Amino acid sequence: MLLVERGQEPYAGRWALPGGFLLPDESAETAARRELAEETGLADVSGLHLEQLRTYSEPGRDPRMRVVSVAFAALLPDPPEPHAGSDAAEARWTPYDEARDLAFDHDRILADARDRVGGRLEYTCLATAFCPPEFTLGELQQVYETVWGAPLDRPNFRRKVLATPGFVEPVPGAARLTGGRGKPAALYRAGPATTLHPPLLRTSREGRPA
Amino acid sequence: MLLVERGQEPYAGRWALPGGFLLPDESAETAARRELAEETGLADVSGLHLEQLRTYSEPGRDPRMRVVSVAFAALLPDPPEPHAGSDAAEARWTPYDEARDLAFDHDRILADARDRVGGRLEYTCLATAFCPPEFTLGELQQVYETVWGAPLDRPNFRRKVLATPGFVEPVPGAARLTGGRGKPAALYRAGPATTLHPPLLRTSREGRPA
DNA sequence: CCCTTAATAGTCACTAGGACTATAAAGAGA
DNA sequence: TCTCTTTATAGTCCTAGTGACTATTAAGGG
Repeated sequence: MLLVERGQEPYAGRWALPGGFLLPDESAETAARRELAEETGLADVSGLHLEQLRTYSEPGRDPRMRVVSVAFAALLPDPPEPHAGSDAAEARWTPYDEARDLAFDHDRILADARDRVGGRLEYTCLATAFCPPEFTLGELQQVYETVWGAPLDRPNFRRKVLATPGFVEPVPGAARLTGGRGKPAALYRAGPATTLHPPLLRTSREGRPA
Repeated sequence: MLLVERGQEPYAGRWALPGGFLLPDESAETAARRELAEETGLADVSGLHLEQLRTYSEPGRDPRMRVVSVAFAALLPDPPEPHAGSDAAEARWTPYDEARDLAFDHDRILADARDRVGGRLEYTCLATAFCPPEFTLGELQQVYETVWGAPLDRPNFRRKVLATPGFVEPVPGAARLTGGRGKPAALYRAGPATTLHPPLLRTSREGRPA
């Protein structure tokens, strides 16, 4: 999770999700992409998947004034070192489990985000957006295991992924990733499919329903 | 679909989704519920399921000024006759397929709504929100068939629904709905479950992906 | 008194997938 | 150099879920 340390009141010194205000002539999507580029320093964020989560509009969620926030999730593999924005003291990547006690209602937003992304991993090919352009099935599986917080059986995962047409396709030339510890893994890239049929379901879905 | 005929420019005379503006101290959910009560004349909308869909913020989507809309879907069985609001010439219920050429970007919003609700029928017990407090499995099946636009096999649907713990529970006293044409159907009510495991999947999902 | 309609019960076979074992191919360490 | 460990890959077995059926029951209509 990309978090920024707030430099000003309210919640000065507390960590928060990065964000900003809409400019007069941009959509929320455009603004989110702009803020993402600013915080990460990434030159090209145009190809990144940006997913609108939901809108938070409860009065009083910002003690200063009425603020309506449209939350987005962006998924980037191998993220670069972040750059703190203007009103932030610092910015850094934090594991999900350590991102606690955030400013405003950002704990709630973060939990919703994980929920949503975890759910979309089941029914869409979203997981490849977390991977570099060429990846091994082990890396893809780690995406699922990280977001879902549960281990998966490797042979079954492999069978399922390869049996889904268009999910992944092998890199031509029988390319393999060497340098690891075990047998070199074959390299794949994202296929043309966007949805998974049938879905790749978590066996036991604990946690927040509906 | 509850549509209102616009009485003023822009799009005067065109049908549109009902909506309104946030009051200074209410959340989008509260505002949506208030607008729903105004348009439908329903006294108690507190128990209705209201689902936030997404937020539309493209500049220029309203020619008058910058408007950001948070779209919600409410599901009501046996809806009452609507009452046109202040700025609407008329209000009426319209089948989904006849709700075309709406004002603003409301065609898009409506399509997104159907998509979202159709998807949630697969994984949640949302369908019971479309039914009266006591309903037959045939009525529940019609919800799925209407939203998905495809017929379902009745015995299989029945088996699936009854095999899902907490989805529906029989009304005590072996109550049945008589007065129909065939064999009287047993009455059920919504159970405590909110999610379906495993999901009730559409066999062929055509249409808009991801 | 049939005939139609709709609900309900049950069968059969196929498939996806969970659990598991076995093999292959690399690096690490003795 | 020869294990040993690690990881990828291949394959097996079995069961729950479900699509496609057929059969039966119980109402109303002509």
